[in-house]
Amino acid sequence: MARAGKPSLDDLKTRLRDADLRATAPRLAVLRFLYEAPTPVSHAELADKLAPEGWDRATVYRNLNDLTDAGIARKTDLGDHVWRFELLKDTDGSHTDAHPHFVCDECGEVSCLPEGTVEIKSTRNGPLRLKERVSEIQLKGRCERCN
Amino acid sequence: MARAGKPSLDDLKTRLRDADLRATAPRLAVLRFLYEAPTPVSHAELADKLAPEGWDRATVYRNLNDLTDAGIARKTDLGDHVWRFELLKDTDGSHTDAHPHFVCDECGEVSCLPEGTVEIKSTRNGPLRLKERVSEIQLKGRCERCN
DNA sequence: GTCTGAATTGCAAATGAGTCGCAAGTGCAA
DNA sequence: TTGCACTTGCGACTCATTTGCAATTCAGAC
Repeated sequence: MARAGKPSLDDLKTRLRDADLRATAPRLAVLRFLYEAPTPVSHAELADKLAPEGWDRATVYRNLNDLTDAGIARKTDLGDHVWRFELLKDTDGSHTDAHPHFVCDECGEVSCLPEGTVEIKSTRNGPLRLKERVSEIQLKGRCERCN
Repeated sequence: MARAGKPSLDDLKTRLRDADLRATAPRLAVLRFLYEAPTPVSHAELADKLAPEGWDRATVYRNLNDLTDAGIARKTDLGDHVWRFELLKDTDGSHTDAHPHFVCDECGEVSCLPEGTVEIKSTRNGPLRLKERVSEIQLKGRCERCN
């Protein structure tokens, strides 16, 4: 997904503080990683990349959950039984949101599809139509490579 | 989803044998349960219901996986990090397939949506269009009750 | 700039879903 | 009816995630 340039350290700190989270080193490392990831990232990937920098797995976990609770990131299971984390759109709209995800059954690759790729037919049951109640769309199948 | 009447014990046995699985008591119990479940069932739900009948958790698990491997059932993670199993359409078409699933973020309830509720816009990338590569569609959000 | 309380971290231990090994039991084809 | 491969039950085990807690580090107040 498009990205509005690499955020500065101050940008990251601000984003954390705005969410009432302290800007600690491991937290910043996690946040930076999420900013730079093109698709949702699993805890394992994150921990593996961050371990060399000396951050504890439990700390990475807690931070991921903190970011999720604070509404900065979102935690999903894309159908392969692995939690993945993805940054949510921030105030200046530089991050995307609401796009469908596609997970390959074969290789496990996760990709983001453009918004609008999937249309939900309105059904008139209940006060809110289905479309308005949906917060996330996930498709599974074979990616082009594995086709 | 619609069901073509309660299957007889012999129906169940036949379905297993056709798949080269022995018709053992716990296997039949699991299969019957899946037939009667209106939506995908988690292992825990199944084990809890079948435990009183004396079936072991591990056995239930293995059977669920056997049925999946045999193509009788399908195993999915609907986004909440819980494996759920669902019967696939059998030869006489009495079971459904290919319908989207909706999982409530709030209460965790899983429901099946009618086929056609979700439309995938064709994108012209690759030899097969996206639509043709998708095997499953999952929506998440608030169910009507939790709305 | 220093201080202080509260938020965080790191480590180790706990938890829990799901899996595996193996001896005993059972379905089914001959 | 019989033999054997398939299954079961049970306990042990794995591995991702969580938790407890003492030590450390932020960030606002002085």
